[in-house]
Order: sequence, then structure tokens, then C-alpha cells
Amino acid sequence: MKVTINDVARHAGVSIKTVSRVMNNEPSVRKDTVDKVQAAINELQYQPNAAARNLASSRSFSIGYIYDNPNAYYVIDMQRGLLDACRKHGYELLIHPTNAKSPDIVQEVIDLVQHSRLAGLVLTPPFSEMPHIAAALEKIGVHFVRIISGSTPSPKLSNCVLIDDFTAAFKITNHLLELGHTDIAFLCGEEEHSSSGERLAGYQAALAKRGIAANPKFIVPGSYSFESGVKGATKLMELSKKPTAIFACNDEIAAGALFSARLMNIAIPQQLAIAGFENSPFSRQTWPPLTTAHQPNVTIAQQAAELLFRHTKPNASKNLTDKQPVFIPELLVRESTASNS
Amino acid sequence: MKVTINDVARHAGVSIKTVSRVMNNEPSVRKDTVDKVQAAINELQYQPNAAARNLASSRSFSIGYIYDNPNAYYVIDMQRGLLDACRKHGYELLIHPTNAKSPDIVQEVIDLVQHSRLAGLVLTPPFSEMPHIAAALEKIGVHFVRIISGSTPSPKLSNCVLIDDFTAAFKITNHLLELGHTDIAFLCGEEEHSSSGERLAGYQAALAKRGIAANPKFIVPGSYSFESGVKGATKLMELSKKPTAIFACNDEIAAGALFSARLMNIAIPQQLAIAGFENSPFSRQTWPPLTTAHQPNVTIAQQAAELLFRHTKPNASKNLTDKQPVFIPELLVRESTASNS
DNA sequence: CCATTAGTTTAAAACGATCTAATTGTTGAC
DNA sequence: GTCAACAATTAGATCGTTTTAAACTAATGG
Repeated sequence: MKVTINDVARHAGVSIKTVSRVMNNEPSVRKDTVDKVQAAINELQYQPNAAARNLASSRSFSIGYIYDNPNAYYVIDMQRGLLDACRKHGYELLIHPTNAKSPDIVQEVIDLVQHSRLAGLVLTPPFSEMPHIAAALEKIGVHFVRIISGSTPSPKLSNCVLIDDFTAAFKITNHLLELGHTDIAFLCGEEEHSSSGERLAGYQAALAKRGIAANPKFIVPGSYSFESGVKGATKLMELSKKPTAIFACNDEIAAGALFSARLMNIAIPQQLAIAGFENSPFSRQTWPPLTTAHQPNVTIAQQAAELLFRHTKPNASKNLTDKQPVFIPELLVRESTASNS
Repeated sequence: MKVTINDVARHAGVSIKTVSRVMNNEPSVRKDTVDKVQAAINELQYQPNAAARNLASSRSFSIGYIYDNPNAYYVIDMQRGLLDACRKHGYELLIHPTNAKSPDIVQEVIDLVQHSRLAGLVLTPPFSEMPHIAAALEKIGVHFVRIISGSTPSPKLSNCVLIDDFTAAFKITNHLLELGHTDIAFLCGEEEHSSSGERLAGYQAALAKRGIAANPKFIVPGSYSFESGVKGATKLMELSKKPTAIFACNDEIAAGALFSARLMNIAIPQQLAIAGFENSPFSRQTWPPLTTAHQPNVTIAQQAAELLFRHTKPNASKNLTDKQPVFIPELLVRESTASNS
């Protein structure tokens, strides 16, 4: 029933250590020996015992995913992508939802890593943007990969997967401009999230390129929530000079704006165009469906995990150029935006 | 830095095995010895090494959660509740999203359990309703807990957490009846999910109690999806005799019905009342917000895990009466339902 | 007061891998 | 042909627990 490394060794006529070498693709094993061992492994259907490996090597074959994101869709997509990569590499995923604003969050993360002896960690906003967490992880020598907003790879961001929110926001804003809108408002997310800043910058750049002066009243601070969208849109539509289009920092805010417009009897998109960001499943189900930018979260998560494994696995071919993947969310035009007639 | 069980033993002046006994609260340790050991553990801040424990006892301290649920909110809530319980008991959670319709799903589950040496498993629909999975798990002797639809505890459902969808659906239907509606339609979820059947039964019971004959055309088969809601509501409103209210099997279907009503220019709730089920976050954000039934998923998950641990832990006090928890989702009235004027 | 028994405690053997250090093979240079 | 240098292999120690089986106590009964 239970096949141990010992059985494999005997079956292949080599020592235990040699089998171990093959399992961890360590060097110093002749090609034909490798084949012999592989054959024995296949024949006996040998599956290494994770616990024994962990104990002996004092490292676990699992990576952690820490999150504090109210957006369930995002988290599920991330998990999916990470798990895909984990299965491929024979790792396991430890999920750890927590409160990013907790005062001893750094200690909590360190405890988690040390207690579970994690091989690595994947960080998404807001954790990926907390310098003290990155510093602490570096100090205790744990590999980690961050998924963050950014457009240009740089050596300082060596272990990052970048999402080019700037360019995507530029494209969305441009789409609104091309429809004839010039009075375009922007509903911000949390200031702490750099994605909000990047998207704002993209919006501003697009306006600037057309020579449109930014109206400071059109930029409304807020948070990544439905309620914030309701409030923000209400505030905008009470201005003497109203915008004809709203670019919301994410779909939830956009949904809130939609809700608010309905309360005020404003026709979408005839009187007001609204665009979101993220392509959440519900962005297709609002009325009218939201124009948005699609972020391939599952793929992003996969790449992040792959990047992590490249650092984590001791004997993987590290000479692969360690380029930083950059994802540009793509524009999805739906009914919530139309020309400014 | 690293404190082993050996250190504790020496510090307390007892043998390693005695410390082990205390750690796993096994019998045959005198009270004062226990105290002595506990003191040493606290003083040295001893934390047992999970890998070594797993290896030696050939069981892991983690439970699995298998799911195939397109509803991200539900899954996240479940994870949250399960993790809460796991942390409390020093266990870890292994998540395993998969495809319930895969032909070799049983083998996949068994492989997962055996490979990860899981201490137990939590099953939600549709897995909790697949008899061959339960049978297979029983055969290999793995503890598991199912979360299923049902109102009456029975010995056959010994390791279950019940959700009384029947009563909740009865209450929602009753709410619609009290508003004066008599022509109430029902949009079903997947037939395979017993929750859909239970809710339908609750709906029918409520009508029957008022002596209202069920109109078979008002019961529309479908699935737990937005699209199904769109189609179902469209079909209903094309009938010569239209319903004045729709009870959708979950919020997604209800959102679809809402969407469809908008397409057909039907005023909600004036011309048509719509109710959902589940209290998904977005049920508050539709226009108008949805009347629904609230399911405390986090709590349900916690209880499920607690139930599992009661069976799993070898030396826990098992004499606690093993009652089956029953949750009744509660009615939440919002703007999508109003009186039939 | 010894024999019996049940209750505690212990030293040492697993558990199934990795890692260390010593051994054996092979190659190329002089 | 010998030796150095390096590659390939191995036996055995090791990781930190649990488990086994034996040894030691303390209480009970005849």
C-alpha cells in the first residue's frame, strides 16, 4: 500500500540518497541512473511523504497567500491562479485572511511564515504596498512576490508582478473622450492603494494629452466601495457645472454611481456615461452593463506563483531571465458609456 | 531560538513522552505533572513542530474544504468560518476548488484526502449531496461534515449541518402573500441542488396554506445564475396571465429578473415584486434593493468545522450531545417587494 | 507483608524523508 | 602508470515528534 523511498531504492538497485537526488533534481546523478530511478518511481507509483520531507528539510512545500480584500471575486480568482501553479509544482497553498490595519500585522505575518515554515508568500494590495512588511520578510529571509500597480519594471521591484493601471485608465478615459465627453469626473479609491493613484494619473494624462484642463472639483476622493460611489456621484451631480461622464476607480464604485444616478433620475448613458474598472462579474449585470477594464486575475496570480517558485526551488534553472511580467488591463466597452449627445 | 519537546521535558523534569501526553491531552498523567509541564511549555513558549507531528502520528492537522461554487461570496464566507474554527483548534485549512461534474471526482477526492492525509473534510453543495462521495469517504474512514438543506434532524444525517430552506422560503412566500400577492411565480435553481427543491416546497406549502392553487406555469425551472433569472422572468412576463410577484431561488436569479424587468420596462416593485434568497452583498446594491433571506454562512461554516473537530480529535470529550445544528435563514425586507396595489 | 493490579512514567524504536561525510569510479595531465 | 581532481554513489546520522513496550510506583486485598 504505502511505498517509501526505500522501496524505490531497492527496486532500482541504488541507494536511498540517490533516489532523493532524483526526486529533488539535484546534480551529480548520471543520466541512466536517473532513468532507472524514474522508472522505479513510476512503476511503484511512489509518492513522497510531505511530512517527512518537511521535517527532514525543515522547509514546507507550501506557499502563503495573505489577503484583506473585501472583494470576494478578486480573492477567489487569486486563489484559483495560485492553486493552479501550486498543483503544477507540487506545492500547497495556505490562505490567510487578516486585517491589514491591525497594529501588529508585521508580527502576525512573521509568525505565520515561521510557524508554518512557508516556502514563500504572495502579497496583493494592500500588503504588497507596505514597505515594512517587505522589509520584515527580507530580514527573516523568506521569498515573496508582490502584485502591485506599476507600468515600468525596475530593479527595485525585482520580485513583482506589475499591473499597468496607468495605461488602462488612460485607455478608458480616452474612450470617453472619443465619445465626445470633455467634462469627465473621476471617483477615487482609497488613497493608500497605489492602484487608485495610478488610475488617477492615467486619467489625468489622457485629459492633458487632449489639452483639457483638469477641473479639481471633478476629482472626488473616496474608497473602493459601493457606498463611496453613491456618495461621490451624488456630490458630482449637485455641482453647478455637472460632468457628462464619470470614470470610477473600480466597478463597485461605478455600481454605486449607477445606483445614485437612478435615485436622481439621471438616464445612463444618455445624460451621464459611467465607466468602471476590474470587470467584476457583476459589471455585466448592472443596468446598464458597465464599460470597464478587464484584469486577468487568474493569470496574474499564476505568474506571481511561478515567479515565486523560481526563487523558491533550490535547483530550478535560475538562468531564465527573471523578467517582471506587466499586465495591461484591456478596455471592455458596454452600454453604460455612449456618446455625449 | 527553536524549542523542542526535549527542552520542555528537561525543564519540567519529566520524560518526553509525558510532555507528549500533556500536549495531546491523553489520560494517565497526574494533575500536578500536567501543571508542571504546562508551566514549562508556557515558560519556554514551546510550539510543537507540525511536520514532526504529522510524520510520527501519520495524520495531518489540517482539514479540507472542497468546493465548486460559482458564488464567490459564499465560498469566501465559508473559508472565513472554517478558518476561524481551524485557528482556534490549531488546525490548518486546505482548500480545493474542483469540478463537481468531473467523471472521476470521487477518485480525486480520495486522492486528495490520502495524499494530504487530511484529518477531515467539509462538504458543501453539490458535494454534500452526492451519496457516492459520502460512501467513498466512509469506506476509507475519513471524518467529514456535510452542509445541506433540510429542516428535520435525523440519525441518517448525523454528521450534517442543516439549513432550513423550507421554512425560510415559506416565510418569504408568506411575506409576499401578506402584501396581497396571489399570483406568485417561482424561479428554480438547479434541480440537482436540494436547496432548490426545499425552497420550492416551502413556497408551495405557503401557497397551499392559504388555499391558493399552484399555477404550474408559475414554476420555472432554471439554474442559480443571473442569465437564468433573465430568461425565467422574461418567459413569465410573456404569459397571458402574468404573476404580480416573483420569488427567485437566489439573489443572482433575482438580479437577473430585475434586469429583465428593466428591459421590459416593468416597474419594480409597483408592477412586479421580486424577492431573492441568500443576502449576497450585491442584493443591497441592486435597484431596487432586494428582499431576501439571510444565511449566516460564516457561522454555519464555523459550526460545521466544530462538529468535524469533535469527531476528529481523538481525546476530546465526546460525550457532548452531538446535536445537529439547524439554521433558519431570516427574512430581510427591502424595496424590491411592496404591496400589490 | 507479599501479590496483584491499575495507574504513571520512562528509554528507545519508529515515522520517511534529507544531509553529511566517507567511499568508490572516471577522467586527464604529466 | 600514477596521481590529482572531480563526479557519482553510499551508509548512517538526523529532523522532532509519537508509539511501543517495559519499568516503576502506589494502592488494594488476602
